[in-house]
Amino acid sequence: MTEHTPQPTYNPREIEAKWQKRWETARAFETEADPSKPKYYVLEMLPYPSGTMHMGHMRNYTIGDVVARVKRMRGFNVLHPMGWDAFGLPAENAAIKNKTHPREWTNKNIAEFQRTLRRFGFSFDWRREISTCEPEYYRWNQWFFLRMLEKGLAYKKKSRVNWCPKCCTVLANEQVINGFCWRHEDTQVEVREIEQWFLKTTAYSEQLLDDLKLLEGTWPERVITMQRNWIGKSQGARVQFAVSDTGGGESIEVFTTRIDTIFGASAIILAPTHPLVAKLLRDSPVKAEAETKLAQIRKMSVKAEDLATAEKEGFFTGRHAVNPFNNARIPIWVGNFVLMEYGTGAIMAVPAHDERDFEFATKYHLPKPVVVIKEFSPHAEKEIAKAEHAEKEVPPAAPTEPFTEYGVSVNSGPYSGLESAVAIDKMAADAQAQGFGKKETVFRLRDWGISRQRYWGTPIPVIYCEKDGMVAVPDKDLPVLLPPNPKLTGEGESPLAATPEFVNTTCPKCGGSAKRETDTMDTFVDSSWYFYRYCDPHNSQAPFDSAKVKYWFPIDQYIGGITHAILHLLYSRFWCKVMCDLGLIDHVEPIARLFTQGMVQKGGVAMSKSRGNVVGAEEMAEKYGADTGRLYTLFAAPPEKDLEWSEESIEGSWRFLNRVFRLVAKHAATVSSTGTLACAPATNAPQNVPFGITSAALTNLTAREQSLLRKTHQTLRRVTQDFETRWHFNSAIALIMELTNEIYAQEPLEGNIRPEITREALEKLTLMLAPMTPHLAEELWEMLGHKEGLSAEAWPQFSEDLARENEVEVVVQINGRVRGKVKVSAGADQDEVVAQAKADASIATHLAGKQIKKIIFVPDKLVNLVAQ
RNA sequence: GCCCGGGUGGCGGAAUGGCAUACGCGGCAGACUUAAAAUCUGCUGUCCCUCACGGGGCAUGUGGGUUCGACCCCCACCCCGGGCACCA
Repeated sequence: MTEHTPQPTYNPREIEAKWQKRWETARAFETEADPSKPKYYVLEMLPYPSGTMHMGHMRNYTIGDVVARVKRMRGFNVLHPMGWDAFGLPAENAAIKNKTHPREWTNKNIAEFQRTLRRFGFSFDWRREISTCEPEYYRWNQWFFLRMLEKGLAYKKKSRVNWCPKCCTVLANEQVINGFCWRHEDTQVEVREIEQWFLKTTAYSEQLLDDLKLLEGTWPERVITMQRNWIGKSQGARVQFAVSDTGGGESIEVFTTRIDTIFGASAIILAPTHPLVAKLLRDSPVKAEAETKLAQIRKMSVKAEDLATAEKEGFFTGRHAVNPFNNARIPIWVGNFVLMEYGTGAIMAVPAHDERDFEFATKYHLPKPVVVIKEFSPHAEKEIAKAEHAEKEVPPAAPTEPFTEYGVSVNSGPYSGLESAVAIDKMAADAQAQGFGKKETVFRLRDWGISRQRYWGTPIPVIYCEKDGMVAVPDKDLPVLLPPNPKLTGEGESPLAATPEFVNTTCPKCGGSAKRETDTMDTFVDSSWYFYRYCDPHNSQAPFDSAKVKYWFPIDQYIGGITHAILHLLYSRFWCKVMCDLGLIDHVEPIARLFTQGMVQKGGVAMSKSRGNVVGAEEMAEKYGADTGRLYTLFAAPPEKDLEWSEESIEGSWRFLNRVFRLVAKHAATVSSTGTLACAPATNAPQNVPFGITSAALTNLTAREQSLLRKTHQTLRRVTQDFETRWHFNSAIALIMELTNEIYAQEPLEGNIRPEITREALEKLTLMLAPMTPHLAEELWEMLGHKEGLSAEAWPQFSEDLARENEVEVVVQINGRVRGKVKVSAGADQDEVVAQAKADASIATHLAGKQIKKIIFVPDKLVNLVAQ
């Protein structure tokens, strides 16, 4: 180099601040619904603002931001908003600990989170920011609640709930992990009976299940599977067994998916909490011992309920029931493995055809009659066919293991000889006809308990009046505000109940004194519809304007962790269906495409504050700059896989960006001052001449020029594919690195590569980096002489002509082993390639004394000579 | 137990039927420098033959199979990670 002026050096801190400011001034990412433009709604799951942000958080937003920026460059009107899941327990706990207000703690965290996100240059439309703890937001939670109350979708019932003694609140079933609290891994959950508010998710069981079909192909398969299992549809039948020896005319209803095995039932087993148990025991001959055993089981069941390994325990009630199909008298038992919450809380035990029943029967020496076999043995077939029934097929010996598959019924009266599926249909129909049963579908899914006995959540808008009973708060009185100064102790009754100025109110109907509901809502309510609010965040008349939602929805791309695969996404889908029925929207699924990114780990475990293995986002930005952090999280692993953070590897990303910066800085002057740069629009360009370059600039290319131009467009072609269809950001970056290496390999460029071509290479390089390292790309773009910022720039198109190789290397295999390579012109036919291959000395050696029996030819790639 | 994902150099990973190990990290050697840092260049799976130039064999968890050709497709198994787990 001849010049003596010092080259500028890459200073991310300066560059990043500069461009963030410009984007803000230019309102570069603000967006409005505009039906004349194609829209794209990309969203990352909203964060719970607690602690400080680490690179695990940033990975999520980086992926989303790349998508948002690529789509913008592709001409879409992009909605990319951000907000805060701001209600929740930690704020309240922190408030108790620090004697502050939850709002204070929350707002402080939000401010910090926001600063970090801004520092990473994510292209959010900040005007649309929402915070779920603000009355402007949570009043609409209340509004939705009232609509559901009107439709009977919100109701109150006394129910057994999980109670965490540390949280002092009710936990949802799904917040209980193997009997322990999801937040306090060492705290065992207790069972209590409390009046609770529920949302009727079960009203949509069928729809929630069916519509999963609409998501196939665009949602990860495992998320769909998890939801399907969670909803847990079972088709079966209810059957009533009359109790034969109490004289009270009671009957027990069981649920079974295998009514075809009913002739093999050797007992009825009730859940320990089944309401009939007490009645059965009242005058039972075995009353004393049974009650002792029941007490034992009840005591144990709370603890053992969630332990799958618990041994089956049970006892005989001393009573019997009659099988309606064959009038057999079978004993009624109580078993700890029968769940009151599922089905009817009672089962018929068919030991020969159910693993659990088998285990139970073995322990308590109940008979195991076989009533289904795999198939008739071939030699017996004739006999069976003419036999009236298949009774004699089965040996009387007790089975050694249960046969749980479908097969053929035997020893089943008129149903013997039928295939299981047929028998199930027929027997259910007969049961219905005779009035002791019917077909029934049962779901595992339960209603969503939303009551929380906590302060920092949405107050449930209901008032209790002595005269009028429960009264809904009228819409005009919304929002029901949280009292500003609660007494937060973390103990005893809920904070709202302890705040008289909140509790005591007047009845909206009669004006008399009344009391408010003191439960607040589960925070999953907030996150079930927040993405609708982004479309119209400041609407004070309605949760949103339906026209705006109609434009933006569904969400084109939702990005988040797999941890929300069930609850958040299921509740969101439920909310959508309710809103659809309310006539607020006209789509049935809110999220068209879902992507679940991998975790960021350090030392093999997920980054988390409690583990102390976090890499702080601020420190990252401070040390290397946001662009390096963004690039590294994209480069180190494919987005769906877990990423192991390495302090050493990140240096590579940092070095690469420096390398690009130096390259552009070195040639910026030459390139940007070249007035001859042709930027003819593609439409005016003559054929075979790529856009952006005039034919004059393309004549008489030297081999080096041609090769650089070719590499540039080959890279562009593959990077475009990686961005658009595969989301392989890591390999896209590898390709961009290769291009950079190639440009360096052509140094010195001056005098060897004409400026138009240098410019072409450097500009395309910059544009390809733009979605990933936007600050650096803007800076480079400016250095290259552009006055307009990159945010207005379109994604570049590649030219097939320029990307095409005119000479290719074809691999020559002999019997499938690589033995050499030949250079031929692109598109050379088989004869030509084979001729060249034979001419190669080393290949000739391998072919010596052999006869070519077959030739496999893949144009421009490979020829395989099969020789003997 | 059941379901899903994964197993490729010293490390992160690339290649979805056609040159395995791209790209990056680390390592080694060299250039520049008084020196260091930074930067640049080259080498870097493994074994064997060769002074060398070269050449050959073997390698994508294991064992089989399909194919002219397999990291890729099929079958069986092992290991790791995650989810579900008495749902009748």
